[in-house]
Amino acid sequence: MKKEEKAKIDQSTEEKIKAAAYKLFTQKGYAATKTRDIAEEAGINLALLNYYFRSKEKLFELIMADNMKQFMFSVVSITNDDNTTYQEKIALIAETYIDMLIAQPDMPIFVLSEIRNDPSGLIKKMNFDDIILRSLFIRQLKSAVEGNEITPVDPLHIIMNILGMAVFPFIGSPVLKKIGGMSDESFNAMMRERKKLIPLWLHEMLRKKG
Amino acid sequence: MKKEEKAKIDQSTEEKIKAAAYKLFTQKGYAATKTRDIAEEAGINLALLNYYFRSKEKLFELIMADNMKQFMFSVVSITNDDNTTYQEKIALIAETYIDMLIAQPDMPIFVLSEIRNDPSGLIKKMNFDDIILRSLFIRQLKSAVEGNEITPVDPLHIIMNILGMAVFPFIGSPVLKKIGGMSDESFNAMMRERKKLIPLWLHEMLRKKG
DNA sequence: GTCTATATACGGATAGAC
DNA sequence: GTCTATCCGTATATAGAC
Repeated sequence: MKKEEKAKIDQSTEEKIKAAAYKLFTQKGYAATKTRDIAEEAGINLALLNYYFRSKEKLFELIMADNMKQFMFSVVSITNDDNTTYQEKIALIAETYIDMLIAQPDMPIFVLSEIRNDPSGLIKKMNFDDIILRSLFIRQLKSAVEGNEITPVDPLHIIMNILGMAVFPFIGSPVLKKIGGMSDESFNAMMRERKKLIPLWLHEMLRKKG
Repeated sequence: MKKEEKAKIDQSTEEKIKAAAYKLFTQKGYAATKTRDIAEEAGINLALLNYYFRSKEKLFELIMADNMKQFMFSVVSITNDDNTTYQEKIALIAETYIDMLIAQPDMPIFVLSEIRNDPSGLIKKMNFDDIILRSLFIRQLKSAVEGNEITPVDPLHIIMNILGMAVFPFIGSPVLKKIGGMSDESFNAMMRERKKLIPLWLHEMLRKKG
């Protein structure tokens, strides 16, 4: 028996359903995922899904919240760490995201494509503005600008660049793999390279010019 | 009567259906879009959809192909232009993409999230490798590396960076707007800023050090 | 070409036995 | 808690009148 199957048996039924739902929702999105598929993937009966979670939608909201939490808040501890400079924070954000996304490459496209339809107004409810824009990271960036250490730029541009360079390759991976003729493993190797490169690139971008 | 409505009337039925399908598929994805919604949006009868396009799937493939074409191939003419340097090409790619995405912000997440399930193996069929990696743009980049003009780097990293910086903000726009407390218009203004900034940033990244 | 009415299948959810 | 059988709404697609 494979390890994977054994692990599945060791889980409680509820956990098996959650794991299956996580996998399928994240891979295919809400509308394209059928409750029957989840049941089959979990190796359980369809009726049990409703027994444990009442409805497809309830189950989805649970999974979605989990994903959002990981995707958005894994960086909060980094951006507010008193013991690191903004440069170190940039490196840590890139590393953390890339490591996370190598393990769960479908997460960002899932989160961002489900968000676009604003199913239950999830984003509106959260206060990213406070969490990000008032973070120590942003304050450190601003004070570096004021102290004439780096070239003046809207911190939002920097955030877009870090996320764009770290997250976008995973969203576009099918196309990028095709372009580069890369296997999954060589793609991942390239992403690991980027953990080192992104901080360097950001450093060059922010460098005070002549 | 509004211009928009008049334009709708002036279109043939087939065009109305295609326009409605384009809008809804791109906004909500294949599985979440109902043929009834398309019919209603087009202001026609449901039966006509099948009369003209035989099935939801056929209609989808048509729209998808259109989107792919725009999303991927609008840059081909730029990347093979004999009369521009690689620096000018970078600027043109950023400008072209950002202009396109301001007009059609849902396009990339639609294309990339539908691609992920590899519905009919669309990407596998296209030869991006030839189109991109053998483009003049890439050859110009490589020869600049060999000529010791810029810092050595895999051209794929550069492609990821250009696309990441230009395209990702649109994919993440709901979250980014929330973070920055931006309206649609101020978001677009920021994207227009990026048309100028991205080439500058790329220039700094590629700059020969030490 | 365009409509109404309908066939057919599918997917979410529940009833009820064990 | 877990299963089988089934209900019922919804979605795609078509038949057939006009």
